[in-house]
Amino acid sequence: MRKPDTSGRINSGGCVPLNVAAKLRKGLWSPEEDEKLMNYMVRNGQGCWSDVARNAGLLRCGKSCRLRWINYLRPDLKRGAFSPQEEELIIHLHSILGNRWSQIAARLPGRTDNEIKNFWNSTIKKRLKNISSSSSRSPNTSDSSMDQARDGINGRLITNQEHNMMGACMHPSSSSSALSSSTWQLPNIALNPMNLDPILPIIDQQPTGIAGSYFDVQPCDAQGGMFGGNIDFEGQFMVPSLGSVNIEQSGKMGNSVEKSNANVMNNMNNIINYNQFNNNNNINNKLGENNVRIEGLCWEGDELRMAMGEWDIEELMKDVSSFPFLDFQVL
DNA sequence: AAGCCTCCCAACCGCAGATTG
DNA sequence: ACAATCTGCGGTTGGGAGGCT
Repeated sequence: MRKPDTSGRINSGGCVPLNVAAKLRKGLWSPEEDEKLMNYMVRNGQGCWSDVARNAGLLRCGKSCRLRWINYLRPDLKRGAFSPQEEELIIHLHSILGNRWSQIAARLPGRTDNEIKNFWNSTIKKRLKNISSSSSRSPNTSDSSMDQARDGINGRLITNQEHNMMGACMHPSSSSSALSSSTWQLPNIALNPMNLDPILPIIDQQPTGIAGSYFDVQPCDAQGGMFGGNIDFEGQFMVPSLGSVNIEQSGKMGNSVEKSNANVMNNMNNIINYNQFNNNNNINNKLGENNVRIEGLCWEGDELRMAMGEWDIEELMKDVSSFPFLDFQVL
């Protein structure tokens, strides 16, 4: 590990002016620094990181504070080893997203991009390399063999059609550790012409009043996380097979949302997730107990995007046969 | 016990895009 | 329009820990 650096060496990271940088500390954080940052964040919340560094009485640049908070001090971080389910999910998401660690991390609650990147580089990469070197002696098999594992299709990002055929996130059975490795195999992409259609709801109107940052509910924003977060929005949604859907309001902040998020995690099924709201787990839900929430990934050009929406479950079930999702089923 | 080696991971670095003045 | 600053990302580094000889 790095020793705390009190040498006064100028920070070449460019995060603060040089005359200030000369006084800044680098290297490992002391418990006292952690406490200062933690106290400040609890009291004031996240703001401008340069201000955080200054106002919390830390001789660190804002960038360093941000990193320490995100990777270590944040209260929602999960600690400890990765579970087999998480490991499989990482491998799967990496096959779709490549080294987009932040996007992968957004789909693993409580894990950071740095943590996942380290895990990948130290453990999974090695393991996949061993597997590929023991199973294939092809002259073309080098480190790029792992990139082929990455998406199964010669190192490029998969198309939307291919992606439609893949599970986008943690399988619903994963919470009961029933995830089999076959869950994530790339299916034969020629199978289902239905999936050539554009899929997933397109948010037609800018939602209002976004609370929290986990889901960025701008039109199908790729930065959105699959799990967790607080959402508070309303607006009109366009769904190819259902037409426009008016969303009155959904996702209040607080415990109710945390509970419903847990349901989202458990109910994921292939490309979509859904969460059936009810008055027990979401006391602020104005839509009533017969509504489902659907979230998923779609491709727009080369970009992986996220979409989300809510529908009346009866309406949805009436139309489920034509609903443009693969393997849609209500659990 | 001592030296060497490898692994792991916290933290840094540089860059690019976004934001601000 | 431009420069300065902020923010976030992915790649890389360095050193503690633990295993091996």
